Amino acid sequence: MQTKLKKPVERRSNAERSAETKERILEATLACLSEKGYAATSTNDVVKRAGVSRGALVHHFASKSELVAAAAVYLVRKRYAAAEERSQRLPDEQQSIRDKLEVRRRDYERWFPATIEFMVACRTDEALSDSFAEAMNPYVESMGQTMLEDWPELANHESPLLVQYVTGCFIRGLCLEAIVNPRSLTDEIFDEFVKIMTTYAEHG
Amino acid sequence: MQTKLKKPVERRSNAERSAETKERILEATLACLSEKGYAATSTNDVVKRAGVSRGALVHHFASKSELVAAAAVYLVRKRYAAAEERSQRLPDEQQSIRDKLEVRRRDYERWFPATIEFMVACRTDEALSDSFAEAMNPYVESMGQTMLEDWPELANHESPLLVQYVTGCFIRGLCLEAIVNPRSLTDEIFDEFVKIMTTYAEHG
DNA sequence: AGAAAAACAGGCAGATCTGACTGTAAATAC
DNA sequence: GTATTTACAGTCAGATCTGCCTGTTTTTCT
Repeated sequence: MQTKLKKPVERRSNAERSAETKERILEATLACLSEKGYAATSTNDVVKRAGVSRGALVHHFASKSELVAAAAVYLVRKRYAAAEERSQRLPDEQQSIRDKLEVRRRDYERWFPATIEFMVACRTDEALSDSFAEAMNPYVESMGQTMLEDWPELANHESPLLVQYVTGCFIRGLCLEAIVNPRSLTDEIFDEFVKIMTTYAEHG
Repeated sequence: MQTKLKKPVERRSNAERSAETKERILEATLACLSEKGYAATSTNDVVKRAGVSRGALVHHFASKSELVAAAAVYLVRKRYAAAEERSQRLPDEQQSIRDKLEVRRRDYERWFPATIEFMVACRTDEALSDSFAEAMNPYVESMGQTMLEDWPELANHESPLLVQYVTGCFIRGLCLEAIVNPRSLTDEIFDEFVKIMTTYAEHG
């Protein structure tokens, strides 16, 4: 029979099937948000992009806001996993401050398109804001622990965490600058920030 | 006759009428963007809030994108006008670096809600991006001129403009941080940045 | 193997939202 | 003072978009 030839090929457990379609949907959501932005992304766009049916989406995510919240959590976890893997791969003992800042900048730039959509959506959507903050929590907390390993020059600083926050804020703002004015002097601005932080490390 | 008693009260020229409704529409647009965000703002919301009819809106702004672009330009001009007025009111010769940074921070925070919506919309809307950049041009250019008056300590710095850009990026990023995590240490982060910049002014 | 449950497909209805269109009053031109 | 233009009012149709609902297939339970 034909069925006996076909079925064994695509046989998967429910958990596998579910996980895969869920991931496809979430990836498609992130892609749409990156490309078209929150305002222009509909659930139809997502199902088309994911190559699943409307029923599949509604089966896994009851509402659009639930989908977006899940995508936000998915993005945070994905980014966190990538950061952990990277930090295990290359121990950055001998990196200069510039090198470390560049790593951080590239990390931000990579995830920025989708992240900024979530951030701005959070401003006017409390439920999403809660989900996003909750997903970020472990990331933020672990930052305090792993930070001193990455930045030994901050060891005797009174509040190393604040220095990291300043850096994060600057890089986020730099990404925004690049969006608004695509041919602005982002590299030069970054270099200036490196100088500022290097000076602070020496004299602060 | 009744007409002779009524008409003189509300008699205005076409230019006045047009300008007022236009401004009401644009103000309503900014208010909606601030409160509900770009994604959740419809033209119906705007006409309700402005207290005008659908016809009035479509008469002045042919399409929604035209309305949004006009609102972006309107916001930039308004902010620029406010900044100019303020700088004339209080000459800040004797202000510390901290004072100056605080003024800048308050300025950003005041306009941030609507501005961030425009910025993020620009990322995926080239036409809006062009309008926004064009409106910003005079603001950006004049910044280079008035900056040295405001920051005499940068006089012998090799590129004072970059320092201003770094500051702008940081403050933008700080505003974003406040959005995502409402009870984050924004004040402490700001203080740390003040320390960093003060150190740089002394040793850079 | 048969029953139950889960995963998925696809269409439908109600609710917008946008752009356009027709009609009216006020102001300007002549 | 009449004609024309401008400013505005309000409705309508077409096009989504979302949430729900009914089948169908696949897996899991027993």
